[in-house]
Amino acid sequence: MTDQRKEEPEEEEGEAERLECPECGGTNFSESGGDLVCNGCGMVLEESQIQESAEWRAFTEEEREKKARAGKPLTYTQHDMGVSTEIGKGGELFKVAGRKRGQYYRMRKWHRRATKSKDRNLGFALSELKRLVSHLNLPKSVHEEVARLYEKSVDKGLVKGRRIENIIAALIYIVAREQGNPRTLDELSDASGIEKREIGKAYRYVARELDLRILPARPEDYIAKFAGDLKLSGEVQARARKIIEQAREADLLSGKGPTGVAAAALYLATVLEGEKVTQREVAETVGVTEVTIRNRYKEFADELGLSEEIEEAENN
DNA sequence: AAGACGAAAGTGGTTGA
DNA sequence: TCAACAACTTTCGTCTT
Repeated sequence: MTDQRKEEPEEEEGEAERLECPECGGTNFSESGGDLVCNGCGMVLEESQIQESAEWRAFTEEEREKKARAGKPLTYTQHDMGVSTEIGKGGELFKVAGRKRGQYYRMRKWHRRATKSKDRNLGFALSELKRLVSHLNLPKSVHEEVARLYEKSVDKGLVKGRRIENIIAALIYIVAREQGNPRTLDELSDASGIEKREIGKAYRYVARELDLRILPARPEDYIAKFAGDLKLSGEVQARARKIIEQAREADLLSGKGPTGVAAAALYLATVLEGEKVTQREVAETVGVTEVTIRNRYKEFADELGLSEEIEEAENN
């Protein structure tokens, strides 16, 4: 699971890897979900460092020739993966007489119909998917995976009798979480205009039918995004992560809502690091109430023995 | 006046008989 | 299917800065 990449010697000099944060000039970064986060100021540098160009490299024309495939790279975000099929009608067909000929004709018609209706379905679904993915700022990998799962769902007949949008929203919810870039039901609901409970229903249905394991979201995965929204420093983020980790070790997290945990950890971290945000602001951007933040905050402070440090920090 | 605090009652979802 | 349950919310009065 750890970095297998970066094994290959980078012969090309300079210019690679020398990243500088445009906000604070720092050169220290950490990764979170698909995001690169500056340790200095907490600025989110790249929404997603998923490579969008071809996945191979070629240094000579000859090599390029060899590595290139026929046609475009396969992608699930185009409903037919860029390859379409059609049963031919000209040429050959005329040589097939009688019964066979009728058979071919029916096959062609059936195939055309089947693909037409799937086309329409997928066309609509994928444009909705595209809209939501960009609205929610999700990386391309989520886009691809949802498209793949959606096509699978269509093939399994899961979508029949259900709203396409709901299935798409549910898949995004699942995949985004799985890839460490979770979005809350609230956010999905906002972006899609679908009731939370509807998305939830579709989500459970689809997870069951497709046999997707559904782990609860991890509070850490929310930190980078919410900290970014609140313009909090990298120190605060790091501190918040540490708090969450300690809380987990102390078994304070089981059964607790991950967003509430993230919110409280973030707020507690700002107190300790002397950055000012109100509970109200944190509550608003995270989507929990101040009361929940206070409850978690108190548990963390008490159980992790942070009380004196808090007092200390408050006197500065 | 704004923020933090916490009590009390209400809500929706999960779990186990 | 129902009731019990924990987490979370809503609401609101009080204290602190």
